[in-house]
Amino acid sequence: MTPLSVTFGALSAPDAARRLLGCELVRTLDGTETRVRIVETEAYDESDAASHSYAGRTQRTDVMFGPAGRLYVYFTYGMHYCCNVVTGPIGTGAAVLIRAVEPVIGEEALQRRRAKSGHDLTNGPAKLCQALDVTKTLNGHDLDHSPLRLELNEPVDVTVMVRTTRVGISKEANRPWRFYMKDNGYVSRP
DNA sequence: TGCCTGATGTTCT
DNA sequence: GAACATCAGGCAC
Repeated sequence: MTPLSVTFGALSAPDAARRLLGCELVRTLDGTETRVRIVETEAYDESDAASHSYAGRTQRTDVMFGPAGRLYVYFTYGMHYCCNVVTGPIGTGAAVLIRAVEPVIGEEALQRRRAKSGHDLTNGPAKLCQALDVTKTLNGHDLDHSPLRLELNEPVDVTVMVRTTRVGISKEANRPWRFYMKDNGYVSRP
């Protein structure tokens, strides 16, 4: 198996965002394995005023500039976590925000954590972090290993993929760096 | 169904 | 001190 650091180290943020669609995250919760499929992503890099890395390397964004294939978790709005997959060569501040996932295995375990069901379970970046118990303790975690692993699937065909501008940001909002799976009920804003 | 707002901590200016 | 890659609940229509 090629390490994620090698695979994603060679990809720009938009390329990585496309590559991540259809891939699966494997999370062990209370001894139970849960598995979700990534259905919506957004790319950010240091040339991008909307990116945390735009202002340069800080204590907060240090992980973004580190090896690819790591998890960058940040806290926002006083109550939410969001998670990103670091991409690009070491020293470049690029990452892909995971905005939505769909449950594959262990949906009940996710529901217990969220007290929600159906598409509302994981159709938003903070929602999926809550469902998968992703917090700051996983910041910088290597996604090749437990307790949170990223498994690559075959790249998704462009015919089932939609490319749009990003949502929830004020700067560079016209950059078409958001990707999601067509006709998928778990996408946050189809 | 859709708009508005409160909750609430971290980061950077 | 303001901005923030958000969410959920309440209210008007």
